[in-house]
Amino acid sequence: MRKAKIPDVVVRRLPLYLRAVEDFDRREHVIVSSKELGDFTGLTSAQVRKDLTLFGEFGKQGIGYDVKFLRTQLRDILRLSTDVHIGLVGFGNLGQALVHYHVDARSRPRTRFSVSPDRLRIVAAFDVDPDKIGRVYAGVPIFHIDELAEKAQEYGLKIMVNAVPAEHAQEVVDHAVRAGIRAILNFAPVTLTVPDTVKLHSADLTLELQSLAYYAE
Amino acid sequence: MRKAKIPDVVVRRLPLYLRAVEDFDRREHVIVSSKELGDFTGLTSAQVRKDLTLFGEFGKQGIGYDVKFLRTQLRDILRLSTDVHIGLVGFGNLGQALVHYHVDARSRPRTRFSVSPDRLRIVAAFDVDPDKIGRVYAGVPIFHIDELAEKAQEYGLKIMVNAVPAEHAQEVVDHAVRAGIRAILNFAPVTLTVPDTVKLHSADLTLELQSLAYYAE
DNA sequence: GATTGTGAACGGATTCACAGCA
DNA sequence: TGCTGTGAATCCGTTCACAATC
Repeated sequence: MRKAKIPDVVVRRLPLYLRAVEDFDRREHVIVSSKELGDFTGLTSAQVRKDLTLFGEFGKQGIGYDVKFLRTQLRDILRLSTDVHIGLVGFGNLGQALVHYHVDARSRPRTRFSVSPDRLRIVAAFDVDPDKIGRVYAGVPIFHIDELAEKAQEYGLKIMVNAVPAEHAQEVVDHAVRAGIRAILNFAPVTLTVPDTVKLHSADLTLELQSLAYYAE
Repeated sequence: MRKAKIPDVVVRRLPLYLRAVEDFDRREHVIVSSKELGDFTGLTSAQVRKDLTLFGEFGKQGIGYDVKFLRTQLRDILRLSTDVHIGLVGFGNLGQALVHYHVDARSRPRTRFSVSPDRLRIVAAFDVDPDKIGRVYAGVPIFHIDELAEKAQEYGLKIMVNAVPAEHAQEVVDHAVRAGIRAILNFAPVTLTVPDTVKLHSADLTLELQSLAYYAE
């Protein structure tokens, strides 16, 4: 009933709403309007309302949205109220930085800006370097890539972060798909192919910088 | 005459076309069709043609596109045929990994997958940690953030990569904007505000993972 | 009076389909 | 014949504007 027809663009905005609503909660607002959510996220109030009503009627006319209620709803919709285990493939510079970044965001005291502690967690990493395999880094154990399928099962990995060099990116993704991974965040600068049962997002630094170059000068 | 009316979505696809055409060049194809470019990039051939004709009539009817010519055109359009200097603010884990990644991509021998050597270069970094300031890392000198305006001028910085913690992200962006930066790639997990003369792209890992969680399970 | 929820209008991007050309 | 360039048609996401409701 749920995800069938929710447009992708909307799903990508949900975390923004969650972040906004958590900020209002932190500042002890009890009610928040679509206008306020829009201002915080840089969207229009109509957009906010349209998006939210795709999942239910969360607001009260004339009043606004109950902050705590909306927060719970958004967390549930995004599945952030149950544990979601993430695997990281490629424990080079970028991979390590990502673990750091992720751990930091989770452990930092809650300030106005901190990411709220959610149930998304990098719980296992994979590499081919024998010096790394068997070690535990910031609480994350490192396994050989060949163990991906087995460990994906064992750790219940649902999301894979792909931080291997471009030339191995597609094969890693293929492994991940066979291992039953449902969503992949890819950092390698290549166009990848996945079956359409798997969701792929790419964070391609090279592409970003090159397109920004267009606007330079 | 140029950038005035090119839609943003198109600009974001140009680096994809460039990557494709460089791959065909590497494999010594002389001519490439919109169909082939589409297959490589995951887009339709009509899309490829529509996009390219926004910048001129680069193809030959009945034949296709001349690979070397198209490559040159794309590089020129993206301004990658002249030097574009990038500054990095925030030399923590992520910042360092980004420099590494970037240097690697530039120095690696040209394989089928390597990023072609372009003129985009991180030439200066900024931080507030006295232990880092004054050092040079992978050829990139590190300055105090207070020197941003001065060094931006001196190094001709056009693009800024923002890798500082969320709570300082907006102030860094404000500095960068005052220093005449034209485009910003932001990694901090916050909604930022810039004047519309400045282009802002955000690569927000938290948002990416949270939206992927929706598809997990 | 304020703000939501939503059908209708709009606008922009994608795809279609074909005329034009090598 | 094969493939580009492009107007027309379509699709899809955003914004408008207002009736419903607290």
